[in-house]
Amino acid sequence: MPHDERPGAAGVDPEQLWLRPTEPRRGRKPSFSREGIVAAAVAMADAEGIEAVTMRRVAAQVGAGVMSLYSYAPDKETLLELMVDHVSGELTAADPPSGDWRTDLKTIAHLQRAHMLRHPWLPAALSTRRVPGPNTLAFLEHALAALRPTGLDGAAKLEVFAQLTAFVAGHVAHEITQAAAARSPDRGAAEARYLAAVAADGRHPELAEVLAAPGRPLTAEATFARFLGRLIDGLDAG
Amino acid sequence: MPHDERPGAAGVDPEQLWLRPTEPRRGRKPSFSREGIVAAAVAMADAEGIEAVTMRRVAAQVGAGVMSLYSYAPDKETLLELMVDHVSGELTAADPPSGDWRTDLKTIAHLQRAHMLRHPWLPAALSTRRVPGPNTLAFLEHALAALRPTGLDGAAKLEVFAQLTAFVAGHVAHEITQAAAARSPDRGAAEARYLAAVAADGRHPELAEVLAAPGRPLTAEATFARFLGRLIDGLDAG
DNA sequence: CTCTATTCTCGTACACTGTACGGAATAAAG
DNA sequence: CTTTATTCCGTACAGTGTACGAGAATAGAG
Repeated sequence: MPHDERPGAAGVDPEQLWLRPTEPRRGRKPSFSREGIVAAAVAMADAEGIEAVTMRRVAAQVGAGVMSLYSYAPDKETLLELMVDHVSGELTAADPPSGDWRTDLKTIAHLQRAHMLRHPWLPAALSTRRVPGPNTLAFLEHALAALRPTGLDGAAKLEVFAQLTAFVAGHVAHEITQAAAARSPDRGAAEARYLAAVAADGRHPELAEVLAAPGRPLTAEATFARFLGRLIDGLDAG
Repeated sequence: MPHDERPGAAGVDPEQLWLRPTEPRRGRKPSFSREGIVAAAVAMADAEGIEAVTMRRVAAQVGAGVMSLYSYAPDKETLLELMVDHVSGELTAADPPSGDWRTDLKTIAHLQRAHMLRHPWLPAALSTRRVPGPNTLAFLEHALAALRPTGLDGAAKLEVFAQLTAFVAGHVAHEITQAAAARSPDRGAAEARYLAAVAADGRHPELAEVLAAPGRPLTAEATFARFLGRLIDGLDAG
């Protein structure tokens, strides 16, 4: 599968990247696989965060020399795109649309949330992704099928899907930082003291009130479901 | 204003970062200012993208040695936090709430959208930010005031604000990549060919239909307003 | 078989990154 | 003055992505 890319202006040529299965009939056989390399990178990102993923470490994990990776992806940014599409493969095992697009969309969103919680580097990676790979497209196909009963036109369906994904990514990103803050008591306490100090300056009465009477805290799951419901139920209003 | 931080576990101590105005009464006087350094970094990020912002370049821009920056921010990640809060200062010049929380919220969202379009690195930066600085808190105060008529409790108001911000960030991120693709015709054409090829494989009928009949393309502004309306109008349903 | 074209592998090298260290410069306090 | 605190910044270092090119492996042509 390895194949060098053209030095195109900026970004990666999707045709070169995603199409063409196995062309080269001559020459040395590949010792590794794109699949294995990308899977190793994903495992590292899941376990240690995206910033722990370096070309050297991925190569070592796979048992390759560093520069060998460049036969499978033209640069690191492309490797990241491959990672995003790779994990999207987990999303394809979804039931066919039921016909009730509202519940189908909610199911899709819940799938995405679980997916992003499993791969916490995803929300940030999604905000700079370029071209959808095959797994991403398969999931998009699924979402479009679920949206068929709405009667929306093509552009509108794509927008709905993009917005839904962005919504989930935003929520999960928030959820992750909340969870991280809750896990380290020092951190949370320091932040609470800081906010209390700000609220005490008299120029933030609303903030002070919120801190004084925060209300009962809901689970992240419940909050997600509530906002999701509002977003989706609002979709046919306009 | 320069002050060294403690080597705390992870992240930055918000009390050390944001509080305390001018304490040091002894020692050499600062030749630069946090304000100026952060402003230079923001200008660079706006003009050349966030990845163009390096400590060396910022220092050169300001006329300082590289290591001098570390008297004003303990590390680069903190500098980024300072940048986020710095630009949030542009948001504070908003009218007081009108009492109609729906239109107030829409106004806020439109402010945020314009803000993020002006600083395209913001959406990505927001998904990993930690502690709100004074400007961010001022804007939050404004949003909380707008939400007062809803009668929601504190935690719910915070959630609404977080979700609204995430929504805008997601939309703008999408908008920016769309605009970038449209600006370079090679890129857009290659992507279109790629998608057409995928749609032609017969296993993506919904995608094929969308590509064949995309519907009339709306302006980004109109799409934003439409989704925003749906989101906000749905807020009192649940 | 040999020859040649093609492809993959990867050691070395380079420019560039964030930042630890420590000494020199400066300013106030004792 | 000396002492202490603070800022400035040159140097150095470990770590990054990746360009280059020499060598190894494979397939077809003769």
